[in-house]
Amino acid sequence: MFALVDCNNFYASCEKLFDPKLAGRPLVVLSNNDGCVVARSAEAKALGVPMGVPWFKIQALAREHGIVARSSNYALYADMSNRVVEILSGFTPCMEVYSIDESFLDVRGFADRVAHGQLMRQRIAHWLGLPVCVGIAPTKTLAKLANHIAKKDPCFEGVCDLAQMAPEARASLFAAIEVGEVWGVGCRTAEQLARMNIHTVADLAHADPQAMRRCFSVVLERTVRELNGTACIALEEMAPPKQQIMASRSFGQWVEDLPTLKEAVAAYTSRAAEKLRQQGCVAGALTVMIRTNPFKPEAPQYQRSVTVPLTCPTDDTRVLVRIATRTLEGIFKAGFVYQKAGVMLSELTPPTARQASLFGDGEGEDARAGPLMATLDAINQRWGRGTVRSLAAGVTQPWQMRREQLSPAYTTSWDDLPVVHGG
DNA sequence: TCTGGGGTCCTAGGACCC
DNA sequence: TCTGGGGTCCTAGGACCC
Repeated sequence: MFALVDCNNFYASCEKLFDPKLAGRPLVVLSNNDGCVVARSAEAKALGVPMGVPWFKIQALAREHGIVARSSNYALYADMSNRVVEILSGFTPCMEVYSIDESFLDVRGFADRVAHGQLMRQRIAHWLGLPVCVGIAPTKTLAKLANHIAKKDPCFEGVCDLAQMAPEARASLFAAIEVGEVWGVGCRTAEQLARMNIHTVADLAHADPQAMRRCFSVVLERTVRELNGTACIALEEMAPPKQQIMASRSFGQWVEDLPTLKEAVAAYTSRAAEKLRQQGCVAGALTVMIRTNPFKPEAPQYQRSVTVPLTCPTDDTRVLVRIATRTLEGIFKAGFVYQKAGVMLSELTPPTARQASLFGDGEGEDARAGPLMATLDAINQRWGRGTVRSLAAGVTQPWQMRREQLSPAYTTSWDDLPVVHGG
């Protein structure tokens, strides 16, 4: 038996927590570079602001209704997310942190599941001020669906347990929900299903699992079985190590020249290397990607990525930056306006499994590199990201992303601590 | 002026092995 | 008349998730 606890409008709710002026107002949170809407308050949803719409496209609507926008503040959201997880882990140690705003809990053996769900909601509301909903069911796919129902239908008061619902009641709910709401059914699959006359959750639940496997894949077969109460997807209490690590950004202002592009690539490489060391791995391959703006088809388009194997797998920022910038030189073409660059590290292995170079020419065999990188990470952990960094990443960094509506780091920086005025 | 970032899994097809 | 059987690995592309 699973419970899925999902925060409502998570990013928007975090912003509202610390800014009383936002209460009751339509609020959207923007993606990096203040590009698209990635979260909406209930008021913004009510105005019909679609998920993922570019912010500049809804300026008229925003002015008309006084929609407030905030830049993404991941320091704040990550910290609030950790607090939610801490509260939930007080209910059971058997849980999977599925995303920044969702966790699956193993609630087998809970005497009164709905009462426990209500207690979770109350505690998170009382201790943090964040609203959550709880969906309970014998499979993860059904728990996701139960959560969706708890969010949409106020009569559930935020907690829906499908396992204790009368079969007829469940059937009529399933017949009223579009198949695209099911976890694992995206818009492409929903389109194809519609052509097969499968439109609702009930339709999909009644489909033949074997046929779904033939027409789609084993993934959809599992979904059908899960909808019928057969658990095919287990709780993953331990997150498996990442197989690849990416760092990529759109630029705050477009970049045309190689030296500036090199700075950005060096910065992204440094960030990826940090994440790599956090996981305790070394990388065996590095990919550099650059591209122009695909939304401006009238401008000359160019995009290229290239992957280079590393003779000796490493986590040394200096080595990785050297290789990344050298790789960039090989794919850079003048005469284009670049919009985005990225670096990916792959073939990740624990350093103990490191294969030495047959020819003894491998980079990253510097015995002092380990302690040096550990010191670098410790300093940046203590004094803030980028306190000590590769000069290759530049000083003024004109390509840095735009974040014009950034809220303070209320909970993670002493300087940004909220001030309460009395009287 | 202006459109995110970071991941995973599955499948098909080709190359290659003995 | 007429050319096997059983595998692995890699890559690209597609779909999905938040």
